Amino acid sequence: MPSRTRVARELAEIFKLMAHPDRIRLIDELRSGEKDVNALADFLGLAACRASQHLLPLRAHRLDAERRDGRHHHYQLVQLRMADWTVDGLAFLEGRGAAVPDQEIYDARKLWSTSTGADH
Amino acid sequence: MPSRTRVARELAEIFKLMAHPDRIRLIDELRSGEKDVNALADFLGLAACRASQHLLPLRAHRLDAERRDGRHHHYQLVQLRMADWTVDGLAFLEGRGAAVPDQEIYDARKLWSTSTGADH
DNA sequence: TTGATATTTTCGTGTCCTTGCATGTAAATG
DNA sequence: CATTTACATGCAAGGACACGAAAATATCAA
Repeated sequence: MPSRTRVARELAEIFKLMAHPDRIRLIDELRSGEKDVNALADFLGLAACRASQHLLPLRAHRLDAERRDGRHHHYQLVQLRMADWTVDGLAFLEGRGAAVPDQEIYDARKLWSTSTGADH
Repeated sequence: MPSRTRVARELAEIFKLMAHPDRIRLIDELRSGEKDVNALADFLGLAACRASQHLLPLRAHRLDAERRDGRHHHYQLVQLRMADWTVDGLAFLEGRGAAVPDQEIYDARKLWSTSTGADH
């Protein structure tokens, strides 16, 4: 009896980590390889400390790994599958009435479905 | 530029809907076909009003559909893909250090990977 | 050592989510 | 028409999370 409940609870925590637009983009950006906090913050348009705060819960769940090189902290996705969920999510958005124009989903798909993000 | 941001924001909302253990089990239970609120509440071990409260946000996002039959409200998953995410999530849990014993994940997989839930 | 850069941590505040309870509504029953 | 059944909705308390700013830590450079 607990298996279903416990697993569901654990799964809910993972989904919660994906339930933030900045973290979604961050995870997706890490698809193309490791980046340091500054680069990520820059990409997200946030202060470095906010990027660090987003990375913390991911690290706590061992979803990304840190590599320190001098005063730079490089992060890398441990669970690539996680990034795939964003792509899968795009198909999901299309299957709905769509609160977002299909054009934008199409654009995002181009950016996300390949391993190397293009535009910035 | 907004495509990435807007889509990410929309996606975050979808993930947020999945980020609750009761809703995960609820969505997964609906995989086997439509159910009324009482049956769902019974399955979840919750009061009927709580089940209804969980169904509300899902309905708001057009992820499930209501069919009223007299005084019974039957719900049905519109987005089957959503339920698949729970199964995909199981593989995800296995790929981690695992806060949940593999045995429980294995048990849950048996229950979730087929369209018709077995044990209760 | 002093200073600048890179990153993390702490803290206060506001907001949203969950939960439990109580009330409201609609349909069926007698 | 009154009552019961089946759900939905509204409200208040508590907790979790996001955010911005400030302070702390660590590394490199002069």
